[in-house]
Amino acid sequence: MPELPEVETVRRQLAEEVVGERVVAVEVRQEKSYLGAREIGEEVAEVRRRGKYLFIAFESGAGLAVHLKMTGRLVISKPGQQFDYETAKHTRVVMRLASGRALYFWDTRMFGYVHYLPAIGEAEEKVKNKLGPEPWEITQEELYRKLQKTGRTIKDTILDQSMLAGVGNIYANDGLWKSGILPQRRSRDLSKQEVGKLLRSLREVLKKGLSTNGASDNSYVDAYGEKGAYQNEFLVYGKTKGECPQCGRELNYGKVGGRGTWWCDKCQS
DNA sequence: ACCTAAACCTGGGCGC
DNA sequence: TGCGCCCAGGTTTAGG
Repeated sequence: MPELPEVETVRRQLAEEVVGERVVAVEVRQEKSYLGAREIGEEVAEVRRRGKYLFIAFESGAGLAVHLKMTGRLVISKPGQQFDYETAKHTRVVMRLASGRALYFWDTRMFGYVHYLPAIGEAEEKVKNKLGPEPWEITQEELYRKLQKTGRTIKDTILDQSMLAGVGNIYANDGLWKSGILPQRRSRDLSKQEVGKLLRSLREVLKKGLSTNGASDNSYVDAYGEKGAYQNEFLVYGKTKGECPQCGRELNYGKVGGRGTWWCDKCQS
């Protein structure tokens, strides 16, 4: 799923491709996926990201807020593209560009969206206010203090975007394994040292995700329609009946906070 | 206030 | 082959 590394990969590529481009028309094929003005005609100034949210800012101050949720893709047309987004069943929104190219929003499950907002800066500020810091914007001490205040499991807590922005199920599972902490542990029971280990581990797995252009185990592809490679680097995520990368024992699977969770009983405590 | 669970959706995988 | 069922999980919302 698109988590911080996946959304950041898309952001970087889009910034490369569409800054300075003009969006001349928006074609909405699925009403649910789009909100706001259709006649845009504005130039892209910047592509920004906060947590898993993407913001395409225009010179005028207006902009597009995009969330990919589970199965969303934002793909720029390219000659010889293997998959034809122009005619694809799940292409929900087409943004026509002055250069003749198109930016496609494709989403099988329709959880994701593109919203046109007259004041993108304000909308972005609102999102920022409800989200917590990204893992590199918080210190071990600050995170420790926040964790002390909750009785929820540590996995629940790091998935909570108002606590920490950008971590989803893949990087939560792998980060917890890397830190040697059981997902079911209560947040407030973690020592300061464990919190430090967890924070470093989360940063490491997110960085690995970023350097491999994200995880394409399911629907995700980058802005060029290409798969990432983090699915080849999974530590424990998705490895039902798989082995612990460290001790080789069979991994455990269960639900924590209603989500699929994998861990090693020996290497995590 | 704090926490849990359902809802939003579709496609893929499974058992029969 | 195909039908019905369950599952995937980011975020919001409703309810305990």
